[in-house]
Amino acid sequence: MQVKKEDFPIWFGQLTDEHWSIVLKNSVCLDYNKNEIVCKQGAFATNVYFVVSGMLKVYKEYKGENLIMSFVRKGEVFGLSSIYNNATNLFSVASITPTTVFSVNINVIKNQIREYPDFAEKSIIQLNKEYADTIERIVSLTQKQLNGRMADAILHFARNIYGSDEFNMQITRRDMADFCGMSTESAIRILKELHNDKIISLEGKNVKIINKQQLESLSEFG
Amino acid sequence: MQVKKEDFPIWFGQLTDEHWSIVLKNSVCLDYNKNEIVCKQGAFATNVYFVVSGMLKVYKEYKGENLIMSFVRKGEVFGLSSIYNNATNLFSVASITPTTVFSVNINVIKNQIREYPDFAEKSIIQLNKEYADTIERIVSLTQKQLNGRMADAILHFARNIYGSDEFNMQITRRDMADFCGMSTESAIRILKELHNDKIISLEGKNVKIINKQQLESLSEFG
DNA sequence: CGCGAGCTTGACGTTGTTCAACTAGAGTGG
DNA sequence: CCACTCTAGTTGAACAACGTCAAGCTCGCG
Repeated sequence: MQVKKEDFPIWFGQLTDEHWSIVLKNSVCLDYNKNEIVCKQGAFATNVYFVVSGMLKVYKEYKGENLIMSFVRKGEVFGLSSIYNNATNLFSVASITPTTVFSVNINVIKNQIREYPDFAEKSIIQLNKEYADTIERIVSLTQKQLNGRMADAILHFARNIYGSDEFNMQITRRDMADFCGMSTESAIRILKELHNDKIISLEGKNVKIINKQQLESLSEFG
Repeated sequence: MQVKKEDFPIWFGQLTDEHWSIVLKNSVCLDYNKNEIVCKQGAFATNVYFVVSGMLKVYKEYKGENLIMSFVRKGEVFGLSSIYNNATNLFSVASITPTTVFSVNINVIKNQIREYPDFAEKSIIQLNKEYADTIERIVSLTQKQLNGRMADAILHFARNIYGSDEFNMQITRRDMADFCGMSTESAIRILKELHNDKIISLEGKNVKIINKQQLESLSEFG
């Protein structure tokens, strides 16, 4: 599979053909099956990943428990947050669906930052966005109870991931629980409760938001 | 009070006198008493703050509860994470002790990023450091129980803030609780327990780590 | 047809919050 | 100089939220 610089216009759109060919020389395009590990928390950070298709989960491992920090999809980047400092991966990353990843050597990225002020600025914008999301998640995870956290998760899926109030959430209950920072059983119970209260409708992994207002108020006051 | 560029060599050391005078023209030096608000979560981000002396707390407000994200001290920066995007403050910041702050207009910082690749790189390094700390805190706050969280907090104070196993923690029990994401009562109880178990000694705000190994194991397995 | 992974449910125990009461010290005004 | 008030710190008891455990179910796949 051949990646073009127009696939990631924000990052590579401005590059001269010469610079782009340097990027290509220092990158690979990889196909992952479902449930394969892309990179492992604690290992030396060697690459920045651009998702060409599919979906990844970014998660923190701690004592056999996983806390999913975010999902990364087509057109999105992952790995900028580990390129400096001691350069070990803060997270593990694994595929949720079959996924194609454009994997660029970290030193190429560092050079881009030094050579293109625009690239540096975009990197900072990206990092700030990730940071802001992370902070919202801290608030959700530490200040809200189960209802509120699950409401946050569902709204996040609808707004930021699928862009629709009706979606197939693809991930398992277990992953959903790991994303909400709760036990699998709790996730199942809350989801069922939301279904029974006719706030969402739930069939297997198919979710439809029925009463958005109430869901938002759960997110707000839960 | 006159700030010199050598006070923050990492950030301004390389600037020409001309550029430095531009920075000075777009900045002010402010003295805060104890318990004064430096900036408020949600307001438009207008400045980046360099701490000249004293100590600030950076915290997230949510429904009357505060979650303290970090403490900022002499020589440290705060505010880079809010300079782009919609540019509203992710956090509130308040002084814990009397504090002097060198407050630089955000647009000056943005120009620096575009004009000095070094400054851009330093900014990314700083952001990544903050990000890594934040991730460690997420793990602590969501995966550990009270003992472990308090142990993390005490170790953080000893290692990163005071650089000594014996210190006066300056902050109130309430702030300590807000830093550990627990109720004030719980913080008090855990601290007392640690004291009774001779893991730390505690007199008022004076803390001395007695059994560091046990404290670390609490942090690890709590 | 049998197996295993994911899903579901109920019962139970633990953890940590909430509430209420009390103490000590610091600052204030008469 | 004393009463008053306000904040910080402390303690115990009751309660709620959530995780854990154990059991059983379902569905897809070999």
